[in-house]
Formats: sequence, C-alpha cells, structure tokens
Amino acid sequence: MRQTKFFTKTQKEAPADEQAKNAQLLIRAGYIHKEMAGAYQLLPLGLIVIQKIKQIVREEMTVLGTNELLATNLQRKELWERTARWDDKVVDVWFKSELKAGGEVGLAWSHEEPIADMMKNHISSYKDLPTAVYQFQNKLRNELRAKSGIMRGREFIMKDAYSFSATEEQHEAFYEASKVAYSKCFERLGIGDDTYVTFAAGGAFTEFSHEFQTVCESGEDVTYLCKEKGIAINEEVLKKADLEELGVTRDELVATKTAEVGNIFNFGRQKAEEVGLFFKDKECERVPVWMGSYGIGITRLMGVIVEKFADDKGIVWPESVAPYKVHLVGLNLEDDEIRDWVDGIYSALTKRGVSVLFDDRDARPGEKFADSDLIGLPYRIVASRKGKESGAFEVVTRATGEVRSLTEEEVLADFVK
RNA sequence: CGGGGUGUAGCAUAAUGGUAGUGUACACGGUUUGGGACCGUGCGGCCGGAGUUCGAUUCUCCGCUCCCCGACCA
Repeated sequence: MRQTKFFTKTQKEAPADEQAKNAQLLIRAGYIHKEMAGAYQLLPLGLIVIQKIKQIVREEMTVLGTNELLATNLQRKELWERTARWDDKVVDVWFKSELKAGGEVGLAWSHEEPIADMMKNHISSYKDLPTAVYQFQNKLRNELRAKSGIMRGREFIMKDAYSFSATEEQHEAFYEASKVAYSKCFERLGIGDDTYVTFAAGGAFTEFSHEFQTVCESGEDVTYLCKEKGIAINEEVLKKADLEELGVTRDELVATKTAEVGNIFNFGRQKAEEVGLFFKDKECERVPVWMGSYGIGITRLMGVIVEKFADDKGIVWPESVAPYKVHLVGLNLEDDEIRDWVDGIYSALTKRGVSVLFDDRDARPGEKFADSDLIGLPYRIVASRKGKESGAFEVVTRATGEVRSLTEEEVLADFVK
C-alpha cells in the first residue's frame, strides 16, 4: 500500500483527553479515532490489526471444532426476563431502547441468553451434542465509567463462544480443550509468555471461572502469580482458593497488575434450564444441556499489545498482528532514477506476498522515520540515494533496533517465505 | 453513582471584564533534504443555557463533555 493513497495521518501530540498509553499511541499513529468516552472508530490501520487478531482467534476456534455465526445486537426483553436478567438492578450495564411499534428491546451486552434460546432449534437429542458456536460481535455495555482508552469501552469487539454438552464429562473435555485453544491464541498474538490461566470468581454457577490474565502495568486486575509454577489467582478469590490443593504457598504468589484478555465460564445445567434448552438423553429422559461461555476481548487485546510492547518512540507490533510487515521508507524520491529503484523493491516484495506500507510521500527523512517508529511495523526498509549508490537497502528491526544492510536479493530471500 | 479536575482553531497550548496570542497541521511561494528544517504569506477558535454587567471567552448558577480516584465489572 502506497502511503500517499492510504487513509492515514499521524499526530505529533497526544490528545489531552487521553491518559492511557494505548489510546494516546493508537490515536497519534492513526489507528483509531475517539468518538466519545469508551467508543472508538477503527481507522483503516486499526481495522487491519483487529482483523489479524480475529483471524488468529478464528483459526484456533476452528481447530477447537466450533462454528462461526453472527448474532443480532437487538435482543428480546421477554427472553432476559425469563432468566431474571432484564432488570437494571441485576445487570447494570444494559442499554435499552423503546420500539416505535411498542415495547422495549435490549442492546447486546452479552449473547448468552439469545444463543442458548436459539439452540432449541438445533438441539433435541444427545446425538446433537456436544456442539459449540462462536462469533465476533460488538458488545454494548452502559459502563458507569469507561476508562483506560480501548481497554474498557462502552462498545467493543469480543469473541464469544458457547458450548453445549450432554454430560459433565463432555463439558469438561470441551472446557479443557478451550483452555488449550486460548493459550495457543495468546501465544500466537505474542503475549503467550505473559498470559496466565487464572482462578477467578465463578458467579452463580460454579465456585471458580478461569480468566486469562496478561501481565500489564495498566491492567485493571491484580493477580497473585507464581510464574515458576504457572499458577495465577485473581485477588478477588485469593481468600477462597485452596492454595494447598493448588500446590503453591502464599509466599510464592506475587501480586501483579494484569489485564483480563479472556474468560471462560461453566454454567452447569442451570442456564439451559432457565432458558428452556432441554434434550433427550439415551434413557429417554428430558434433561437440560450443560453450557459454557468463552470470551476473548478482541479490541482490548489490541490495547494490551500496544501497552506491553511500545517504547518511547511509538508502537511496536508483534509480527502476527502488525497491519503490514514492512515499512518501506523511500527517500530522495524526487529523483526519477531512485524512485524507479524503490518502486522496484516495492513491487518485488508485494508481488511475492509480503505486505508493505510504502512511504512514498514527499516529506523529509526525519518526519518519515518518526512516523515509521510511531506506526510500529516490524521491519523498516530504507531506500535512498545513498543506498542505491552502494546497491543496498537498510533494514531495521523495530523491536530491537538492529540495522542490516542487504541487497535486493538478500531482502527478497529474507522476507519472502 | 460518590469525590476531584477539565472544556479556547483539526491537534497542543497562552492571556484577558473591552471579541483572543503562539506552536503544529493545512494552503501558496522560496530555500532545504538521513531523525519531526527554515523564511514569508494565508485560512481557521472561546461547550451550551440563564444571570450579573454599559459590555462576559473571562465572574456566578445550571446543564453537558472529557479525564482521574473510588464503587461497579459473566
């Protein structure tokens, strides 16, 4: 993509109404635009990052054997009344609206009830189980206080999955498999080493749920962490947790600031019973389905990744989620000979499937370097008069600052897989 | 929702009871060209309402906004 044709623009100064590093950098670098507190537009660069994160999650969800669908954001009052969760006193993040035709609708803060209810059309026998579906969807939550940039918004993108099982054993097998799938996601997203399966509050159905907490200074949670043993406990359940059973002592646990990037829940049979989702088992008995719910905060992940890897010059993306792999910075382009030479490496790379953002703007070197650092693509290739004379490109790794001087052949060998 | 703060141009900031200055961005001209260059010219602004006042961007009140702390957080 040629930058002169791309919808992007950087800002030198961070907006005064953002404190959070993730929002400051994402706005300055042109990934997002703040619409209001807790709601951000995704600009083209930001959208590519989100799509990359989604694709990784999608692939792992496919491995897990779940099917993607897309639920509506309008939800029925009657359905949520059935589970006693329509009342604002029970769920305090509802956005609700009046229908012109009469009555009320809810705007989706979760899709547990609608999807469970919908599954009545698909589940009637133990032969239909187990099954699981998932979606990427905007969640709307009327937070009293949005905060931390894109880490806690009123509208955000979440991957939510729902599992339906005939027995507890079936449910447990899926639940454990989802942990593996999630760990794989976070590993591929570049935060695997710092993300822990964490014991957390279980709500009404089970004693504990499991959260995926990523070590992050600007996170909202405090996790008690034993890195050596890989044991993590959310502070909200530290008192309840049986440390002996977990094989860890209190002294080994270090209070650590973390951000919740995923959360998995066991609903037991209660949710299905409330909604009315039953099936016939082998004994011809009509019993409720075992359900589980599995979330990953897609937009929050973008924020966490920015927070974790950014340096004082700007964003540093892991290769797996970077909007482009290479930032080709062309200098001295007013000289036709050099422009042709730089165009050459640009088309050679793109033809071979390397994603390149080509800074072909008429701007001074300093501005291009500063923008390139800010935008944070994994590799920068500088092509200039100086380089053409020596027949080499300067290749800089954003994360380490390592500089290499490579010929076109070497560049292609290095970047084309 | 409780507490604290905030609101001036696309962005960042300054001053002021007598209608507002600077940087940046943007446009034009010129000089520049490996780490956000320089000179000149130009465009562009006081969150909303009420009150006080001869006069309010400035003071008062109300509202809204955004940020922070807390509470909340399937």
